[in-house]
Amino acid sequence: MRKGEKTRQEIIRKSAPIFNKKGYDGAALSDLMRATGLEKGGIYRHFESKEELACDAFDHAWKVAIDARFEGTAEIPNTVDRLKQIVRNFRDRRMGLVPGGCPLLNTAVDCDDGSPKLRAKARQALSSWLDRMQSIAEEGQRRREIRSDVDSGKLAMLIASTLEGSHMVSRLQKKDEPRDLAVRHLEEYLETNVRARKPKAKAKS
Amino acid sequence: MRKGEKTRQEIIRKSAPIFNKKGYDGAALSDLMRATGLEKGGIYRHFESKEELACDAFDHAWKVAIDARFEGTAEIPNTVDRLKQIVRNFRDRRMGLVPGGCPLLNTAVDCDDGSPKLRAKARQALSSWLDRMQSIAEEGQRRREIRSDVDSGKLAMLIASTLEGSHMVSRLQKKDEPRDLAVRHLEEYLETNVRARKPKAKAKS
DNA sequence: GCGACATGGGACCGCTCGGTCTCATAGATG
DNA sequence: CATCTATGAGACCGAGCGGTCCCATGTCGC
Repeated sequence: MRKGEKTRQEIIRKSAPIFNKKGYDGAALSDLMRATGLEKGGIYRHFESKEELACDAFDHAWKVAIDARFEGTAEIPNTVDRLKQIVRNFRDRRMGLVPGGCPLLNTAVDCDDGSPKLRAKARQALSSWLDRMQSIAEEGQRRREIRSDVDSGKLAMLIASTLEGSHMVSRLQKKDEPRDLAVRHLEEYLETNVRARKPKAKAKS
Repeated sequence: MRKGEKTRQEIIRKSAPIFNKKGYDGAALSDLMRATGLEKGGIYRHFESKEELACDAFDHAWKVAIDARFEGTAEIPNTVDRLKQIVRNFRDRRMGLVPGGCPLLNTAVDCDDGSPKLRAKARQALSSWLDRMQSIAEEGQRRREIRSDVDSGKLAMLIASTLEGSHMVSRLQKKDEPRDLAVRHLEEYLETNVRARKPKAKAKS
C-alpha cells in the first residue's frame, strides 16, 4: 500500500508538465512513459484511464500555481496591499511552477471542446481563485479599506482576466513585457480606483 | 483551374471551425472529411499536409475575426472613440465569426508547444492587431486627442491582453459577464486615463 | 465534341494511439 | 524466513491516425 501511493504521486508530478505543455490530446502515453520512466502497465496500474491521470495532473499543477499566487499574502494586514501582492506574485513567483504556463489557461482553452471532466476541473479552479480574491475584497470593504462602490466579484474577475490575458500574450511573444505591464496596470487601478481614500482628518464617520 | 481553387476555399471555410474548436491535434482528418464532405484524396489534392490546411484555416478565421473587430471604425473621426469602438466590437460583433472562440487565443495556447508554422501565424496575427491599434493611438497623439504621456504600444497591448483574458474566462464560464466587464473597464480607462482633457477655455499653448 | 488535363473517390499503407492482460518479482506481513 | 499480495514489465490488441496512390470521371480549351 505504501509504495504504490508513492509511485502514483510520482507519476502525477512527472506527467503534469507534459499535459500542461502539450494538452490532453497532445500528451501521448509514450510521452508519459518517457517522463515517468515506467512502462504502460506501470502507469495503468495506478490510473484507470488517461483522463483520470490528466485530471490528477491538473489538480497538482493548479495547486502549485495557486499556492504561488497567494504566497506571503496571509500576513499582509491591509486588504488592498494583499490584492496587490497577489497581482505581483503572478509576475514574480514563477519558480517551482509546473512548466508550460498557467494550467488554468491551458486547460480552459484545450478542453473548450473536449473532456467534460477536465473542463469541470478548470471551471472549478477558476471559481476557487475568484472566490479567494473576492473574499479579500469583501473583507476590505467591511474594514473600510476598499471603497463601498466596488463590486468585489467584478474586481476579482477583472484581475483574473487581465492577468491571464497578458500571460497568454507574454507566452506568445516570449517576452515578459505584456505581463509586467498588466501587473503595473492593475496595481495602479487598485491604488486609484479601489483603495478607500484616507479621511483627511479624524474620520467624520 | 477554376473549380479547384473554389473547392480549396470551401475546404478552408469548412475546416476552420473544426481547427478552431478542437485544436490542431484534436481536429482529425476524419472530422475534416465529414465537415467538407470530401474524401481524403479530395482534400490532399489541394493541400500538401494537414499543417498547411491548418495554417490557411487560421488565416481565414483570423481575417474574419479582425474584420469584425475593426468594423465601422474607419469612419470614426476621433481616435479615442475609434479605440472604444474596437473594444465594443469585441463584445458586440460576434455573428459571422468562425465558431469556437478567438482563433488567436486558441492557436496561441494550442501551439505553445507544437507546430512552429502555426505558432508563427499566431504571433504575426497578434502583431498585426497590436500594430493597428497602436497606429490609431499614435495618430491620436499627433492630433492631441490622446495624452502625450500614454505609451501607444503599451496601450494596445493592455487592450488586447484584457480582452483576450476576459474572453477566455467568459468561454470557460459560459457567461458573457466577464467579457462585458472587461469592455466596460477598458471604456472607462480610455475615457479617464487616455483621452486628452479638453482645454477649459481657448488653448493657452 | 474531342482530347487532355484537372479533380476527387477510396483502397491502401505504416505507424502510433489508448488500453488490456499475463506473469515474474519486489516488498510487506505474519 | 515463508508467504502472499501489491507492483510493474512488456507483449499484445483493435482502432484511428496522417498520408500516398491509382484510376474513374468531370471539366475545361480547342
